[in-house]
Amino acid sequence: MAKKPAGRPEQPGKRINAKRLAEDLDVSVSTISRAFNKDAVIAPKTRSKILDYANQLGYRPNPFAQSLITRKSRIVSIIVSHLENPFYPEALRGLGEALREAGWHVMLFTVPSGETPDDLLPLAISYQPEFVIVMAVTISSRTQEEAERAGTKLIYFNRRDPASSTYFVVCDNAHGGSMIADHFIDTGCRRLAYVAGFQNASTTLDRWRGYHERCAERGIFGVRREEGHSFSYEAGYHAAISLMKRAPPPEAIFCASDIIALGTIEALRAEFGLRVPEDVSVAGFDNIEMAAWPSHALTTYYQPLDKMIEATVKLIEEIAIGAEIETAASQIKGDIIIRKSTRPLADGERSQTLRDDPA
Amino acid sequence: MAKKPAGRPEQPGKRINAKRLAEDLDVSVSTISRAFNKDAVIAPKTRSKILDYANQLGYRPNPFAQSLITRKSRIVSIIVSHLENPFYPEALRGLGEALREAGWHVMLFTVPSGETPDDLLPLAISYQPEFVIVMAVTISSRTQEEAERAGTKLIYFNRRDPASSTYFVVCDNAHGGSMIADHFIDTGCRRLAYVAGFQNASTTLDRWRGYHERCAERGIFGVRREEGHSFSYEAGYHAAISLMKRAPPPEAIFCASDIIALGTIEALRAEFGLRVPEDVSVAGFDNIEMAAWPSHALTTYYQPLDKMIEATVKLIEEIAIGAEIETAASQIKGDIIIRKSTRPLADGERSQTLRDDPA
DNA sequence: AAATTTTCTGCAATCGTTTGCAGCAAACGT
DNA sequence: ACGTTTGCTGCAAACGATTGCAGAAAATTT
Repeated sequence: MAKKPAGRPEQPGKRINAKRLAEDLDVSVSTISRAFNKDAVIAPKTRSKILDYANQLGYRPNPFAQSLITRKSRIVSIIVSHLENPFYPEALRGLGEALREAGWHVMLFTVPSGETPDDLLPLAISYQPEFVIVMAVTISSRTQEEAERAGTKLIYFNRRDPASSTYFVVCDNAHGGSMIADHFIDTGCRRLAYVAGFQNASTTLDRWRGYHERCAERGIFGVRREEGHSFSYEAGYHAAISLMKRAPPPEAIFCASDIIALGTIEALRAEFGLRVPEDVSVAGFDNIEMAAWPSHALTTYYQPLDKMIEATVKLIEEIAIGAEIETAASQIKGDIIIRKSTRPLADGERSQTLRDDPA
Repeated sequence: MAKKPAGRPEQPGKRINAKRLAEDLDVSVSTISRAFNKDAVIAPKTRSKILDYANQLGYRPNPFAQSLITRKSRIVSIIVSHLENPFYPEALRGLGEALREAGWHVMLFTVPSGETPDDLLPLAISYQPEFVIVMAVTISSRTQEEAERAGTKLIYFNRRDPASSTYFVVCDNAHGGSMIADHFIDTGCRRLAYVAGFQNASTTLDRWRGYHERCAERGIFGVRREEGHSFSYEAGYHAAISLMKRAPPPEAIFCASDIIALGTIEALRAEFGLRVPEDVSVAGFDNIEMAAWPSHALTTYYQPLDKMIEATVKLIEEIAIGAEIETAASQIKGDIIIRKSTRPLADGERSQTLRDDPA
């Protein structure tokens, strides 16, 4: 019994690590490691022997040791600031699942109201994630450099920073704005308005740009713009009030997000006794789940969350394996979803949208 | 220049770690380490010299090396399954911030619909978190043991598992149910109903128990219970339909969550042309932000999220420093919030609640 | 059967920290 | 002046993996 041929029984006292497996199985630690590394050279039956035994013991390679030696953490941090906007939980869920399936661990950093992602980034990179996904307002260039220096790649989700060359994934917000404009105009609305979200958010800006440029193209000028200051129900509520107080009141309101639109609709009803869409058309943006509820039936522009997430994960994977990325930008088209918060197309009216894009 | 007295200039080429600092500053690596360790013995001016230089270089101790050697990760994993219920984003945000302030990193695991937290736990513990907070359905005892074995502590948030002795933090769901019952009865409702969430969720069960036991105490029997099968708008919508189809229809409906209540209200309006609260009283549970919106004005029971979070973090900290925990349970009372989705108290009616609890 | 190639495994260095122990210098007591 | 205490610091051994290199064993060719 000097040579232990098949592996000795489990010794409960000892800590359970690669060394332990190695001793029990009479192989070297290197071999244990190789058994877990997909493309390492190792005899198939040695591998399965090890994997079986590891399974039996409940062994898993220690991720800290792995990260330490390989300098790869397989962690991506997500910084998210506005969880009160249902779009973000939805995005977070999708991203979380997709990343997990791709073998990444996600660390979460929620930005308290009043703070900026800048304050959080140092913390977010302190655990050495390979990527940081920012779902929030943009980040100062100083902080961006800091991430750079730490070897962490920054990716904006649903935000872009025209001033920098960081990666970003967004939907085609300008296209969305123009689709809404078309829909309003097609259904006979002429006095149009916009309720913005955060003043400097790229989403606010791009949606506005697409919207009022399209209006201009079709001969509608003087589109009013009301600052909402945030993407929230309250913002929409208050914006609607100041919008309706000044004559002439708009016939149609495009809100920079669904949640703003819901607030807007409520203000119209509660404060002015107006009906939607009979008196005013209201459209949102995002197509959050709530928009489909019969009580709201909100016309909106669908953000292709699935595709955006897919693009994000693909981007991450490519950067991770060191592929050359052709373009830092990923901009995905969504589509308008017409429900009951906007006037229907009257007989005789033709959809401009269809004329533009025959298919 | 053989002796370098004050520290040499920064050498850009070398990797930046404790060894690098040590060489530049002519101290040992141990001393670097001690400078960062709050209660290590080290000369104050040595420490500040090191800290200053570290700051200048942007050095931070490598968390993987730290975790490896100390066997403490300062990570807590959160498993959350139903982000579509707004209660969870709110909870997630609060927990995230509180934990971060307490110096913890949080890893997020979202459960895809159709899977159970059981499937996720192995992954969740693979990064060796010190704690796993489960905000989801309960977990099989087999999986619980697995966590145990990995040295990870399990904490249920908003769930409890009567069958096990794991830590948990919940609000006093039974109390909530009884408060709603009182309110319904006080306002003259007699034919009462309940819309459940997940069949086996402790929240579903406890709220129901408090509700119908209180009814029984006050002489109301035959409270109907409709299964919602999930905590969602759709669940509420469908439950309301089958509830109203069978005579006699209830005068008041207590829904196991706010989001269910919103679906219920919508079904009453859209499918039966009923007004709330004139025809039917509806109450929810949670007090999510949406409940306060004027369009809903939902009567509900306030879950004391802040206190629950506080309790959770306190629990974690105590366990982490190895304190003896007297009790695994933390059950916190909330309060009823009466808005406009339930009948007002008519003249001459007295609140039973007030009679019970004079103050 | 010898030479060559192929396949697999082990050695040992490495990643960046923490920490018990020993030791040195300065400060103290007598 | 000499022993003793005190205050800091350095040495070196961990923690648990990965990986280039060398070499043994097995398979193949000559």
